[in-house]
Amino acid sequence: LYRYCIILTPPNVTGSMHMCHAFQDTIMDCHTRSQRMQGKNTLWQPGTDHAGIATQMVVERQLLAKGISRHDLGRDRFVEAVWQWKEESGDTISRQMRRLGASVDWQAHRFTMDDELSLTVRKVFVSLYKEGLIYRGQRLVNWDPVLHTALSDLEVLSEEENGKLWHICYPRADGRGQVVVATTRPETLLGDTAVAVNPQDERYSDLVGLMLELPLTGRRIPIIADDYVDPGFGSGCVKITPAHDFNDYEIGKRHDLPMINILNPDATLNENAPLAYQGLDRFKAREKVVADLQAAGLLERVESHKLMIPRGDRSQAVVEPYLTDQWYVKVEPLAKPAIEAVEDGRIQFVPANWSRTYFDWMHRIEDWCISRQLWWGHRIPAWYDDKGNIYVGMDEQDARLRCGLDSSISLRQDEDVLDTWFSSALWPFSTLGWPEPTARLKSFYPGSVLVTGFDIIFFWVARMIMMGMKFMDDVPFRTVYIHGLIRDGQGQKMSKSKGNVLDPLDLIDGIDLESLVAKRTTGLMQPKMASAIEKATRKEFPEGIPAYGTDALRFTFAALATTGRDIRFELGRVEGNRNFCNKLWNAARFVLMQTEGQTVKASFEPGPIDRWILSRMDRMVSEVDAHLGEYRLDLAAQSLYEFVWNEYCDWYLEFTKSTLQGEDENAKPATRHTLLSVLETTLRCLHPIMPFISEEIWQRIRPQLGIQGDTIMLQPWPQAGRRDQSPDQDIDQDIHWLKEVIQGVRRIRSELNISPGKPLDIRFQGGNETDRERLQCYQGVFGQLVRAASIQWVDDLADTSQCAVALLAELKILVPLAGLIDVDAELTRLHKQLEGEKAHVKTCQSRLGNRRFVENAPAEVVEQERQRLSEHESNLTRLDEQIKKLQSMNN
RNA sequence: GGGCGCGUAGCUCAGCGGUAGAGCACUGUGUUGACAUCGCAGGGGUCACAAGUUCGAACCUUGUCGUGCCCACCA
Repeated sequence: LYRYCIILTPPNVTGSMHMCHAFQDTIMDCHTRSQRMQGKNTLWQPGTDHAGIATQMVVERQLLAKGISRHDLGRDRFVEAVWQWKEESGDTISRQMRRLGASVDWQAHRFTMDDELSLTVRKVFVSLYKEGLIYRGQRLVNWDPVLHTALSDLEVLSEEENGKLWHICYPRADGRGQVVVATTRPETLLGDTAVAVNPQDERYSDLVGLMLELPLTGRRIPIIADDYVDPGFGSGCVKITPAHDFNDYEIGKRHDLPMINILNPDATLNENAPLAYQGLDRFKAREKVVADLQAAGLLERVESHKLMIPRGDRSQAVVEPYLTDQWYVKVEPLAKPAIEAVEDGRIQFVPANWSRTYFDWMHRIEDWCISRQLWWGHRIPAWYDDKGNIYVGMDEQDARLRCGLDSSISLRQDEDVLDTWFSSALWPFSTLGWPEPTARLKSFYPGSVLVTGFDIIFFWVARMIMMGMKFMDDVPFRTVYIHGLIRDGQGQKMSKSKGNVLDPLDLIDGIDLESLVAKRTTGLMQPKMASAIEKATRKEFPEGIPAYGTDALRFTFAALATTGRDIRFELGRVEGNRNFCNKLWNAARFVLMQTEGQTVKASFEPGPIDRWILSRMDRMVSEVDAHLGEYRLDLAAQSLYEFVWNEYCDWYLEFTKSTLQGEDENAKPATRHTLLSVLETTLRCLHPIMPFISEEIWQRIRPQLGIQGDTIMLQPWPQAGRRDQSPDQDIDQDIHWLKEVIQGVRRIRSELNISPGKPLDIRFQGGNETDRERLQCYQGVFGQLVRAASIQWVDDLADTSQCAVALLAELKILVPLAGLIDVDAELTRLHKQLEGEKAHVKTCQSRLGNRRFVENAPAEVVEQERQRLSEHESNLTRLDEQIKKLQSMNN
């Protein structure tokens, strides 16, 4: 595969960048950049979404501030106003993405209402209509009485709220008693057309078929039997309101009941309600119904009751099930291939668990209501004649043509627009020029990976898969990478109303406290929250937010991109990574100081220390590569961080100082070259995560290495295992030894409180041939890093009672401190170590003493354990010896 | 009611079958020509609990407790 494509989740034109965008963009950019460096033809497809309801609400609110409603303007002028607003502020988020370093293909930018994309939408609509996969139907929909539009199931969010359960008496028409029904919505009583009981319920079996007096209405309704009714709940009798409840609607259809719609579009009661209630808001009507029932003695009792209240996700208004004509997509035929694509692995979810969520939903999927009673969006390409016949086409002319209508018949277009997600579902191919067979379409469909949050798996991912399978006959992407949501440090969702929003750009550029407070407290829906928000903000950010820079922010996002769990975002992480950026920068400064104007030899025999860092780097490169391939940016970032800081800076740079400040002129050019080339390779590895700093440093070191090319962005991605030398196991062990020896001396210094500046005499005792060879090889470096005044081997009989000691297997590292040694301090130190060794020996012994362990565990594990034991035993013996010597001194 | 997660160092999180890890915070110390946004050294964890599988469990199984999210028509 030589091509790589990621589609950007198109942000709303209304939007500005929030943390989730920045997080997501970082992930996508990392992959795009690394794939680009791997030589692939990459496309990261950007764009924005017209976001029907959200955008319309924003503009309406602005007009309202000027005292104008959209109805004052009329449809055409209102839509014009939205376009104008879009032109003015629609590219905010694109500008912010540039600041983040997002390497999208800006020339390919699309907007879901571009002419080209609108054409795609109509084409798909017409095509699905022709196939019978789009139809117009009257049924119950979720109706938002504030926005006056239908909503899809997904746009309705239910939450548990405290309500009441009213028990109401319905008298029998024959005057022989009554039944009691329980309801959470007494006002719907006015639209009841039956009462249902369970057919198995013996209490009521005699009553089925009888009529009841429906209170307050003068109507009579039957008692019917239906399995839906749970005899155990309440009285076992359910009032049935087919026009205002989804279950009742189904029952109504089963029993052929009349459907009485008692509501207007704004949820006031209409002419089908008794006169006394007409025009009342539904909640006012509820109060009146209850009061009237009570007055009539028909209210048996009221109890408090928790129930799920459905609200529109935009307006927060309580949604009504409402009987209207709407357009629907018949999804079952579309869902089947979309399910199969995931089942057979053509699409993979990462992490894989999410496929289950996907399947659960896809298997229960219901027809998708796609019409919205809005003005902003893709207007539905359907026309009606005076008799209400429907004509669908690309435009009015096309519709006439298809149906053979001449111009004498007047048509009017459907007033509604399509659900925003309808056009979003086409995004993977609409942006590439479909239905034209463009080169872009051929190259970049299917996309490689979709990076998104789990919150829009249903809204978007599933629908893209369905539409992709339908119109491209292929999956829209091969991998769906689901990331977690960014939350604040306390785990709260970031929201304007909570006042805990962080703006990614404020983390990049910094912001002072007053500006931050102002930003968080202006434009609140609930202005009274302002003081609490201000207080919390001042407490959390007493100094405001410092400028961390883009790369630090990106690195933080990468490091936080673990497997799918939600992310608590803490400034401490950004600060730590800002320091990492700084560390890298300073390391580069060191390298430049050592190499500028100096001989740098490209062809050389690297010394052992150079070979060591090359070997470690090789390992890092292969780790980063593997982790990127598994979408584990967190692990990739960690490998880079550890290599740069803990190996390259902490050890390698320190090692080279000995060579570079030493006498051996011949060794210097090679070391300089290694310094540069390791830095250069590391920069290429870092570049996808930290594009700015890596580029900046790379430009400065490029000349010394004689590298061709204008930018690190297009340099080859580092390959592990490419260099001639095999993995340098021996060198790794050498340097491990060297570090241990150095740390042994440092520990003595630190624990005995010896000034870091004081040169020390170092003595080695015991040890084996390898120890001697190693010391000979690394004596210079060792001496430099521990500040040795002298280094000598002493024989086994030498008096070491005046020495502090560090142990490394058979080797004793001694620091003679004649007369200065604080014997008590040293004894304490040694006893502490002794206890540690004892514990280790005990663990090892008990393990090896277990016959079943020795018999069953793999040989290498047992062998490893034996070695461990002998090492600890040896340490134990030597520590014991040294303690005895010191104690004898003390006496 | 179903589904998916999570409970590991003070905090935020990796690790997911072979001696408990990172960052931040903490302690001691240090301006040795890359870096005090730093160096060096150090403290800190019966890996929620219980039982099981295994030579061996933070890791696998089962259960319990706590916690978060998603889906669902109980009036």
